[in-house]
This record gives sequence, structure tokens and C-alpha cells, in this order.
Amino acid sequence: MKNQLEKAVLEVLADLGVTDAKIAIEHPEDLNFGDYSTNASLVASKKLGLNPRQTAEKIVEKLNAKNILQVEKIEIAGPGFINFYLQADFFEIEVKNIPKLGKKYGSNDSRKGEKILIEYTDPNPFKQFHIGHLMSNSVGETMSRFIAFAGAEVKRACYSGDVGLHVAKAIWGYQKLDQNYLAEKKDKVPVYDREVAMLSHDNEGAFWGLAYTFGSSEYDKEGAEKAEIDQLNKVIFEGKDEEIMKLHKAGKAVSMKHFEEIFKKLGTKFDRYYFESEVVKDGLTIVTENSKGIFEKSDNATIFRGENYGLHTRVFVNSVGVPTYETKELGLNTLKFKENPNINQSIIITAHEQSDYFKVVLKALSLIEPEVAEKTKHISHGMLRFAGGKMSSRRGDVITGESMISDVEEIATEKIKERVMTEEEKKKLAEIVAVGAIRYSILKQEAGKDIIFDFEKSLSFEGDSGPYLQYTCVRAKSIVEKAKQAGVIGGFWNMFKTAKKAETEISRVEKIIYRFPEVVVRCQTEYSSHFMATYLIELSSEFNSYYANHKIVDKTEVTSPYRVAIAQATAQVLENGLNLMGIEVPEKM
RNA sequence: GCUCUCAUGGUGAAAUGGAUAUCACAACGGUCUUCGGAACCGUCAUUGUAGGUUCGAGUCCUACUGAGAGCACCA
Repeated sequence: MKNQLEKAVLEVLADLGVTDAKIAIEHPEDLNFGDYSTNASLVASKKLGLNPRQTAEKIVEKLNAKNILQVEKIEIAGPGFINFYLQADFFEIEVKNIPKLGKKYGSNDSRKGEKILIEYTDPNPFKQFHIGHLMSNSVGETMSRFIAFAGAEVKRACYSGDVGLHVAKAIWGYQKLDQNYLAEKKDKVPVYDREVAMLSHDNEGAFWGLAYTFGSSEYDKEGAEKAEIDQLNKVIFEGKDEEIMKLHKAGKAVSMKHFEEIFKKLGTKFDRYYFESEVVKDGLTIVTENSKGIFEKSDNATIFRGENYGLHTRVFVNSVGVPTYETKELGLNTLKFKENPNINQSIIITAHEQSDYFKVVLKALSLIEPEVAEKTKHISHGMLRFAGGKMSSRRGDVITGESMISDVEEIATEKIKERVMTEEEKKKLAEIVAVGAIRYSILKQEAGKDIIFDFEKSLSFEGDSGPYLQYTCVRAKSIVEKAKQAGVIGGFWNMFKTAKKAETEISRVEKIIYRFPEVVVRCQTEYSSHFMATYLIELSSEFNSYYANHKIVDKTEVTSPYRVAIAQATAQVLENGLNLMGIEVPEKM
């Protein structure tokens, strides 16, 4: 429809002698201004030397002569906008088309045949899975789904740092913390840590997290402990000390198992886990052997001088010969293409604090492997910040992803306490609602902007929230189910026969529901899902109003079948949209 | 100090250079026990400041103010 209108308007403009105008066909903000509108006369009036309204009159006259299919009327409004009102026919066809296409409704093939590798979440073993990872996962998962919805083949990757200073801190902490714990050398361990340790000793994952915190705080004291940890870092990098490597393996396994549980809950399935330990050697080879003249020595370290390219300088190999994150990044990104020679694009998603870092690394990469760098794209999202300013929770220093999920699950569980369903169903429902609430609160705003997080307010279950969307969808489905049982529509195909639009009024639901595919395109091209969030809220709100004002299931009314069709279409669009955002719709809620 | 982001009701967000700046939360007032109340209806801001570009600026440009991030051996 949009293309059809655009074509007609451009033809008319050409008739009037305006050929190079950049016009826009858009949906007016207010539904009262019609279904589509164009600023053509505003753009063209200057060239014609007429005022916009006169120009608009000329254009409309010619447009009317064209008798565009499914256009009811064309009006001029405001400073000279031309508004198109569509026929009821158009909406009826769209509404009935939606259940027919089902899960595919809204998809397109703009990236058909492409292979995309997308890396996100990236939690580090030996460290906690914190809410920043939750954010990266939400953004990455939704982006993966949008790209897949464009017909591309998507591979999901997760990159984890299993070597490096943080691992040394954790292993050192594990050894010391454990010994102290057994020997009761209480003075070595801060009291608050020891208490947590006792509570969580049966939980290996938490114990490792604690070990990291302990090691890290000792490292910062810059004493003998720091030297020990630095030494340990080198030992781990060399990988020859059997006892250390055994600990390393155990700790990594505990972490990865733990992450896997969280991913399952979140609905993410990675195709490939990359580890720093498997890319570090390749990276080092690249830096020290395969890139003459790109890096230089400074204070015994190997650096890339970013200043030459308007960036900043970064260290790739430190002064004791251990490669840094930068070097591993080079190894990782070349490995990605070695494994998948046919990928069209490799996307990396991280928080924007790493944006400048990536500019430097990708610049270096472009000098070494231009074709790899060419296809590698870094996309950043904002950071989670707290209303109080501090990133503190009741319990400790960082808010972990799992504690956040379980806190929200608690609220959801409280809410469904009275429902008639099994304990298992309740648990599953609380999980779906909790993940939906969290995901939505992250994705509702433009990717790239920081989120000021207020636990009480950000995780609302009402209004502009994930559960509101889930609820509306479940409600719409339930109405359709009821209609089937009442015999209003006898099965799927019958709906297409019986669901004739029997009323002249075109509801607001109909006027926005057909825009879903356009919203999908916008999210795909601008790499942000907040357009979808805004759209789904608008649709839900309109549907709930419609529901409040119209009796939908009524066997005696001729209007009923079509109203049911509207409910069915709404449910389908909500489900597809939520799915793109990584939010599941429960059976009942 | 340098570089990069950002600034919209009490709060959190939306708005391709277009029409009367949209939505939610909170607050206050109402519907109501229905087809599923996690619902519906109503009241509540001239977009940080000052200039500029444009027929038209929350949106583009300049300066200022304020906030955040990054800037050599962490990831």
C-alpha cells in the first residue's frame, strides 16, 4: 500500500513538473488524520512557487483522477498535508491475512541467503553473571531473532574469558579462602565475606564467585598478594602446572554449567562457545609474527599506536610477555572467519563502555586482515545504572543476574498465589512472567541508551510492561477459544467465510494492526527493538479498549465473527512481536 | 586535560525535519465483579540555557551548563 501511494504521488508530481522531490509517505501520528499521509505538497510548493495548500489541491485533484485501489478518500489538512483514508476492505483483508500467515506474519526476506554470526552476553567463568550480562543477552537475543526474521541464517556465539588476570584472582582466592576457612585464619578474610562463604559453601558457583571477590580485593592492596597473583596469571597462561590446571578446569566447569542454566531460563541457545584460551595463541602469533610494522615496542610492551588514526593507544602484549584482551580479540575474530568462511557479517554486542576499545582493535584488525575487519561490526548497548547511583543490592556488591530473576519471580509468585494450577505450572508461569518483565524493561528503550534502573518502578507488571503484553495476548487467545466453543466461528477456514466485516466503523485496532511488518523492518534496519515495544503497547492498549467497549463473543450478532477475527489477529501479532523480543507467552496467567 | 555519548511532566520512556509533543508509573477521581481486573475511563509538562539554519526544530549547526563513559600493560 505504501509503495502504491508513493508511486502515485511521484507520478503526479512529475506531471506537475517536479521530478527530484524527496517525499515521505508516513502514518500520521493521530489516527484521525487518516491512515497514510504525505508531505509532498510542502516539499513541492517551493519549486512551483505556490503556497502549500494550493499545491496540495492540485496534487489531490490529480490523485483523485487516478482512483487508487482501496483508497476511500483523500483530504488536505494542516499546513498542506495530504491524508489518505483507506477503505474498510483493506482492513478486513489484512486482519484475515494475519492468522493465515501465523508465526510468519511480519517476516521478510531482506537478508535471505545471508549467514550472520552474532556474539553476545559474554559472561566470564569464575565471575558472577551480573545484570550487565542480562542486558547484553536481551539485546543480543532480540537482534538475533530480528535478523533471522529477515531470512538470514543466524549463528549465536558466546565468548568467555577463561584465562587472564581475573582467573588468577579467582584461583588464588579459592586456594587462600579455602585454607583460611579450614584453618580458621579469620583475620585474613573480611568478615562479611566469610559469612557469605559459610552460607554458600554447598554452592560451588557462589563459592567461586566469592573467591574472585576475595582475590580481587587482595590484589588491589598492591602488596605481596598482588605479586603472587601476577605470577599465578603467568602460570595459568602457560598451562603446565597440573594442580592449578585441575582447579582451573573444575572452576570453569562449575561456571559454565551455571551459565547454561541461566541461558535456558532466558531462552537463549548458543551454537558456539568461544574461550580466550583457544584464541590467545593465534592472537599472539598475529601480533608478534604476522603484522610487521603495525605494532611497536614501548616500555617493553607491544602496543598499537591508535593516535595515528585519531584513536588512542592500547597495549596488546604486556611488559612481561602476557597477551592482553586486545590480542585475544584479534585471535577470536580471525578464528570466527576461519570456522565460517561464508559468513556475510559478524556482529559483536557489548556495552558501550567498550566502544572506543573496539574502534582501536578493529582498526588494527583492518590493517592485518582487511576483509575480516570489513565484515565485523560492533554494536553497543547502554549500561544498567541505578536510581540510587550505586550498583548495590541488599546482599553484596553486584546484583547477579540470577538474583534479579529470582527476586522478580518471587513477586510474580505472590501474585498468582491464589490461582488454580499445579505448583509446577505456577513455577513455570512465574519464570515466564519474570523473564518477560525484565526483558521488556530493558528492550523498551532505544538500544544504546543507559537504563536507570529502579527495582520497584522498572519492573512494573502493569501498563507499559512485559506482563501487560503477555496478559493481553493470553486474554485475546482465551476469547478466541471461547468463541470456538460457543460456535461463533467453526474452525479456521470457516472464519474466512463467516468473518465479514458487518459494521461500517473501522476500529483503532484494525488501523494499527496491519503496521506490524513495517515495525519489524524498522527494528531490523535500525538495530533497536524499542520500536516494537512501543508498537505492541499501543496495540494492546487499543485492543483492551476495544474489548471494554465491544461485546466480542455473541452468537446472535452478525458482527461477532469479525470481532473474533480481530481478537485472533491481535493475539497473533502480540505473540510474534513478543517472540522477537525474546519474551514467551504463557498458556494461562 | 583530551575524545565520545546523552539532556523531554514528580519518575521512567516515545516521537523519519512536519499537524494540538505520545505512553506508562506515581498521585487524585471514576467504571466495575465481565467475554479473564495484570483491565477500562478522566485530571496532571510550551523538550537544560542562549543563538543560528529551515516554509516548519525535541530532532540539524555553534557556544554554554550539567550527567555518564573511555583514554598503556584489567576484561
